[in-house]
Amino acid sequence: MIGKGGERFQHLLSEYVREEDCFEKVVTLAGVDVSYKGDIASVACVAMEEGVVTQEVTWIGQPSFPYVSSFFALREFPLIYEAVRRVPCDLLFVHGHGRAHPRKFGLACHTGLYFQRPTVGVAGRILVGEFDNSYGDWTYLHFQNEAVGALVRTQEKMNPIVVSVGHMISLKSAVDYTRLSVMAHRFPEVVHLAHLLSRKTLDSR
DNA sequence: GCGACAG
DNA sequence: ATCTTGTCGC
Repeated sequence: MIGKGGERFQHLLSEYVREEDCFEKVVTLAGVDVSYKGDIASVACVAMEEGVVTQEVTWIGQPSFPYVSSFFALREFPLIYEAVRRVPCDLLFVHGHGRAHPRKFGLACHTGLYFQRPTVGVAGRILVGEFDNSYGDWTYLHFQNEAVGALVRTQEKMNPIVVSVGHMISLKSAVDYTRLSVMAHRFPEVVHLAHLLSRKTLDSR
């Protein structure tokens, strides 16, 4: 596995994550996702402005690290880096966790810190934390005596998604922008489209 | 020891 | 993530 060194590395870098809104206005949104087929990875980054797709970038590569829960960035960051670096945006949604992570340093934090951009992590399942089961549209996710994320019900009758700060944004804003960015699916539209595009790119090759 | 464990 | 058919619901 990775060992204590990897955990210390994440703990150390988590200190540099900023949880305040470090932006003026959000015009361009972007989302990244990855699909796999054997040892081939397909990355897609989609940008939107006012509900209209303005840029699509794809990248095919090979993961150089196995999937290990809580060390997801070691596997996916080198891959999403190639697509994200070509897509300028005001706010980036990453499919994975941000601060809602054992060492408060998930893939979204890793990505936000590297690019120094406002980043939000959106995941389909909880990695760490507890929450009050009775809530309306959303509720905070607590871990080690602090709110590290939020469960957001983006669609009725569907399981909530886990939203957390990646970098340069407050948790409340992360929740607000996530809800504003969801259209007809469980995840923010840019992430949903990136998922479809990465999948499509993989199938047609 | 046993179960959990982002994608 | 991926392997996979039908099926319930809007």
